[in-house]
Amino acid sequence: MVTITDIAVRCNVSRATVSKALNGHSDISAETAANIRQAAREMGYLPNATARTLKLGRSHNIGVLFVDKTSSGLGHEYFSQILESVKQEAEKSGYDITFISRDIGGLSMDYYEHAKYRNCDGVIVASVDFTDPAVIKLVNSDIPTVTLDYVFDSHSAVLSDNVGGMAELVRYVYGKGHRRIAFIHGEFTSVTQKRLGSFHRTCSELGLTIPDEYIQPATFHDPKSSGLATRRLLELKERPTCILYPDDFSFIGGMNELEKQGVSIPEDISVAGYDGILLSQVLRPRLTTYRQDAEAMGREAARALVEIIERPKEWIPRQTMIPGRLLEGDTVRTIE
Amino acid sequence: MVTITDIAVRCNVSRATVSKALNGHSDISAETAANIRQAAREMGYLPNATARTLKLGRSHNIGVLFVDKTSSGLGHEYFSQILESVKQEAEKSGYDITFISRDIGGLSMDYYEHAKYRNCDGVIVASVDFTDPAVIKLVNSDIPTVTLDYVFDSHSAVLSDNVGGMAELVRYVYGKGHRRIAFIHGEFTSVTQKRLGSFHRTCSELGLTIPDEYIQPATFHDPKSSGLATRRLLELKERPTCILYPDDFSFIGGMNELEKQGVSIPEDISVAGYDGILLSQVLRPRLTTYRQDAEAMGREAARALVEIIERPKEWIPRQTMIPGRLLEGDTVRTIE
DNA sequence: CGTGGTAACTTAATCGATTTCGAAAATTAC
DNA sequence: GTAATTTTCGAAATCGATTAAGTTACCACG
Repeated sequence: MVTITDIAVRCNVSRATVSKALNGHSDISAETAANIRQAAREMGYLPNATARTLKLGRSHNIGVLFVDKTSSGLGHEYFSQILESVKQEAEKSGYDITFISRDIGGLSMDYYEHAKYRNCDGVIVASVDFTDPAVIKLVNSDIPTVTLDYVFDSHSAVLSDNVGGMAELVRYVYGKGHRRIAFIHGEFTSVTQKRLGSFHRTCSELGLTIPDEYIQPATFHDPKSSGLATRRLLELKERPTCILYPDDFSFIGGMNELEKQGVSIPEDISVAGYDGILLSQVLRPRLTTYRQDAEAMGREAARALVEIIERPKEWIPRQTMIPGRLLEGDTVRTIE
Repeated sequence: MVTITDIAVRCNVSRATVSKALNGHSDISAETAANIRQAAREMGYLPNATARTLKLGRSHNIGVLFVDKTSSGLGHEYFSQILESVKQEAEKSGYDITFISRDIGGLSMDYYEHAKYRNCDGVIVASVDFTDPAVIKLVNSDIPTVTLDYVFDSHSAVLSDNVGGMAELVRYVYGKGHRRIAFIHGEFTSVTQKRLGSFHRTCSELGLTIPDEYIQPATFHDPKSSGLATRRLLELKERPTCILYPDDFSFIGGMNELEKQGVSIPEDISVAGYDGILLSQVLRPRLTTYRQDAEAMGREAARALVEIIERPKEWIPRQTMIPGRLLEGDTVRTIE
C-alpha cells in the first residue's frame, strides 16, 4: 500500500508536507502542492481511513441499528428502503454505514459499546424496541443518534406523518361515501398509537361514531393475524363498508379471507393499506394505500445525523416530519 | 474514553503489560493479569478497534457489495435475507459489516479502493453486474472475496442450486401430469442461463418437446413484464397447462393477467414461482415454488470468507452449492 | 560462587496520518 | 543594509494498541 511516507520520499519532502498538501493547507507553496498531488495520483495513493480515524477521533462511519426480528427488520420493504436511502445520503457526505449489533464475536457488548468500539460518529436507530434499555443507553450516550419513527426527549428524530396519513386516508374513504369504517391496527407501538389516535379523532371530526368492534388488533406485516381480524369483522351483524389494514403486506391476509368468503373487492367491501410498498401497486385491483416516503425518511435521517456530527454547536434537537402521499388505487369504491 | 494507558497508570504497570494481560499472553503472572482484567472491567474499558486495526492490519470488518438498482438489490427479499444472514454469521466470528460503494463523499473511488480505504478484511459480492470492470478488479485484487450466485475462476463462491432447483420443479410439474410447460425467464444473467439450461435438459430427459413460444423472456422482480409474457402465452393456439415464473414476486403480474382473462388458478392453468419468499406463502392459493435457502447462502458465504481471511494458507477456492427445497403449494393441479 | 536459565516486566518502535511549534529562507519595510 | 515579516517547510508528538527485544530479579545447578 502506498502511504504518505512513500510520497514524501519520492518528492523529497517530509510527511507533514505531504499531509498538508493533500489536505490543502495554505502553508504549502502551490508548486510543491501540485507536485505532491501529482505524485499521489501517479502512485495510486489512498488515504488510510483507519489511521485518520485514530488520529482525528472521527471515523466517517455511521452505525445503523436495525433489528430483524423475523418481520419488522430488513425483511420489511419500508425498512430496507430506508436503509438504502440512508446509505446513499450518507455516502454523499463521505460516510460509510456499519451495522451495530450486540455480541460481536464472543465479546458481548451492548449497542453503545459496539458503536464506541467501532468509533462510529453517530448512529441511526430504526425498527427496534425503543424501550430496550440498551437502546435507551445508546440514545442517551455521547454518541449522536437520530431515531426513526420514535421520539426521545431532546433528541433528533425523523418521523413519518402517521397522524396526517391516517387522517388523509380516513377523509378520503369518508369522501367516497363510507361511514362504517373499520381499522385493523398493528401491535402497540408508538406508530400504532398515533394512527389509532388519528383514526379516532378524524372520525369524530367527521361526525362518525365507530363501534368498538370496528377496531381490531393484529400484528404488523402478518397476513395471518390480519386475516383473522378480517374474519371477525365479517362476522359482525353490521359489517363495515371499508377496512383499513395495518400495512400493505398484512392486507394479503385480508384479501385471502375476503376471497374465501366470496366477498369481492371493491364491489362488496372496500379496503385500504398503509406503506405503499411495491406490492400494493402491482396487485389488481391496485390497492389504495398511504405511501410512506421511505426514501425521504432515510435521507433526512442521514442529513440530520451528519449535521449533528459536523456542527455540534449549532445543533438543536429537531423532529422532522415526513409527509406521505395517498396512492389512490381501485380498492375503495364510491358509495352513494 | 478509557484506554490501555489509563489502566496501566491505575495498575502501576506499563501499557505493554496491560495489553498482554488483556490478550492472555503467557509472560504475565496470573496475579497481575487478574488485577488488570479486574481494573479493566471496573473502568469500563473497551478496546479501540481502530487502533487495533492500524497496528495489526486486520480490521475485523467485512465489506458487502449489494447494488440496488431499483429492483434487484436490497429491495428483493432474497437479497435482504442473505444480507441479514451474512451479518449474523459474520458477527459470530467477530466481524462487522460495512457497505462498499463507489464515490464516497466526493472522493471517487472504485469498489476496490473503497474496500482498501476502509481496511476491509474481505468482501462479499452479490447482486451486482459481474461484468462490471470495477467488480472484476475487486475480485482479482489482494482482498479476499466471495461471490454469490456467480463464479470467477479460482475464487470462492456460494451458489444457489439453480440447476437442481429448476430440474426439481419441472419434474414435479411433470409428475402432476403436465406436458405443456411454459417458462418465463428473467434477464440474461448466469442465473437465468442455468435455469434455462436446466429447464431444457430436464424437459428433454423427460421426453418433452417444448415449443419455442413456451419460452418467454421477462425481467426479474417485475410483475409487469411477467404479465405481458403471460398474455403472450395465453394468446397461443395451444396454451401451456403450466407456467413457471422467474420469481415469486413476478408471478403477481401473471396472477393479475390470468385473473383479468378469467383464467383461474389452478383449475384452468397451473403456475409455479421461484424463491419461496414470504409472499408466496401467504397468497391463496398458496404458490408452489422452489425455495432458495437465502439464510444458508448468507451463512456459507460469511463462513467461507472468514476462512479465507483467517487461514489464507490452507485455503483453496471452493464453490459451495446450496440446495433449495420445493414448496408445494396449491397452484399446480393434477392432470389425469 | 559464578553461570545459565527463566519468569515477569518494561522500553521503544510501529502502524499511517495529522498538527503544533519552531526554524530557515525569502521578502518587504524603513 | 538591517530589522521585521511572511512564506514555506520540517521535527516531533500524538491517536491507542501491539510486540520484538531488552532488562531485571530470582532460582538452580555444578
